[in-house]
Amino acid sequence: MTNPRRSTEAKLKVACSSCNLRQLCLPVGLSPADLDKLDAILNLRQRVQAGQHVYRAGEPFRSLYAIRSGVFKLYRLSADGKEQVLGFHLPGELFGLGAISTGVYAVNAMALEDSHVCEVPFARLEELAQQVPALQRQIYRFLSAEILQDWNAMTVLGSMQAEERLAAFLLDLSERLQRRGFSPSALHLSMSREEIGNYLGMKLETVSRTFSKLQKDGLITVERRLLEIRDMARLKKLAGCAEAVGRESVPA
Amino acid sequence: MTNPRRSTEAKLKVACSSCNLRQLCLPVGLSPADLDKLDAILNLRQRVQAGQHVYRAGEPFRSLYAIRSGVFKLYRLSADGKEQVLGFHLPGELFGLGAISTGVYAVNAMALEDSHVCEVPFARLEELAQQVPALQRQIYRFLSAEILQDWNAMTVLGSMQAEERLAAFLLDLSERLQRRGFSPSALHLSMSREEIGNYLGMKLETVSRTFSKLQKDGLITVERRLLEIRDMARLKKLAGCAEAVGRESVPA
DNA sequence: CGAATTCTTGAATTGCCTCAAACGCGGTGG
DNA sequence: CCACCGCGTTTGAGGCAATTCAAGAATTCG
Repeated sequence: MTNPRRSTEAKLKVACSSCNLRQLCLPVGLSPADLDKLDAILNLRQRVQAGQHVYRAGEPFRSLYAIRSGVFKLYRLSADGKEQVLGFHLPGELFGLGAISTGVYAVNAMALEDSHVCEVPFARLEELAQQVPALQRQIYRFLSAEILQDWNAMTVLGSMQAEERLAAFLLDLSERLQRRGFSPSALHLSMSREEIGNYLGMKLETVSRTFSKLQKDGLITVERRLLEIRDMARLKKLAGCAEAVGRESVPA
Repeated sequence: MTNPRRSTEAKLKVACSSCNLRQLCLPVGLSPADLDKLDAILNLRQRVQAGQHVYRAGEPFRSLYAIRSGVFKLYRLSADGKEQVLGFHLPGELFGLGAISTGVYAVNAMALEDSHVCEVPFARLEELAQQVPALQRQIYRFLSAEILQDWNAMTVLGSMQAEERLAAFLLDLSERLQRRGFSPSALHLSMSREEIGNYLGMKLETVSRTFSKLQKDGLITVERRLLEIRDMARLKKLAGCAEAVGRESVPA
């Protein structure tokens, strides 16, 4: 086995080994040697400006993308041009996974803020994973985690009311931000009311009204894109988490 | 609600190579030699009676399951005991994929009819896939396809009305049945109105009413669990497929 | 046969949507 | 500097699709 250091090549290389997201991202569980191999196949730290697309539905699938910084929206357009938001992605998350089965991107991936991504050419990742079981497992994990995330979204869409949906959305964001080292209670919403509503199956007016109601009830404060969670326990209870408030008895 | 009956576990060896689902299932693209290796790790053709569970949420993840025959429902129970149906699975499909990331089954898997499954111990599948790239790719494909399927479900839940939802549901079933060699227009619904409604985010009464309306409009005929699609084109148009009826102009 | 389950249909209610107006903020140009 | 606009957001009023409540029909099964 070779033990190469990171190649100081042309590109603005910032190796996985020095990335502060390595505990969340693909590198989890890889040895330093394997990490270097992974570094060798990535196109690191590409810049994407707010509003720009990393790929569009219909383009041939080549790469996965790992988010270094920023926020992305995945969405598609229906036959009659209506948008459907399928998810938001935060730093440390990998997107593009849906395209593996067909070889074509099924959705559009747009940056909601100025962002940085690491491009992961899938063919080379596949090869490498064949040699590095820990990486293989990591890929499975990401794919499977995406399924779980989508199941949660389906549950939200399928069985919750407006207020509950928004609470669940905020809590999901909060948790994911916290795992990335951000505050769990002070959120900056990179997406518009319309995008939130679209994702949650409600109209932007309803999102706005519901934010106002949650604020009036003291669960949150919102001002434009700045949102603070003031009562995590009650918010969790609203979203259907049984263990939330604590002193309340839990239904069977 | 659950209806577990006596458990029978008959292990009949029916190799993948002679399975009529091998063109849909894990074996796709494997050489005869690799197929034998796959056969060697599977627990083939286990019987599951209607109402029985293959696994339940919370149990440790060990195996994926490939459906030989029958229909399965994946669902989970919320904190307050409400059911959320996350999908239905047909012969040739693989389920259990959502459990890979956490090592614990996240949902319950119940047979809706007397069924047969092939159990695929995941640890051994993983090992084998490490040696057989075609199998590896096949696993990716299944995982990724599940994501696409869930995105479709999210679109249905997030942006369609009752009639459109039901149309999309029927078309999805129809397509999947057709690829399995069944009639695309004569469907046997293995699931109750309540289960359909739960999956589609509507009440059973609404499902029933909407079936009646589709029948009145000549798109389908329904009689209990027997459903026939009479006007595929109009059904597709209802579900938002642009190219459906043909003579209609498509909105910009 | 009676009991349980599933499905259908009706009538009243409601949560969210639609339509509409106004607000606040950032940017632009006079 | 301020008037002006565009955009995202907030808020109100009325309407409607789907739900809730309720009753009855059809089918299965012991």
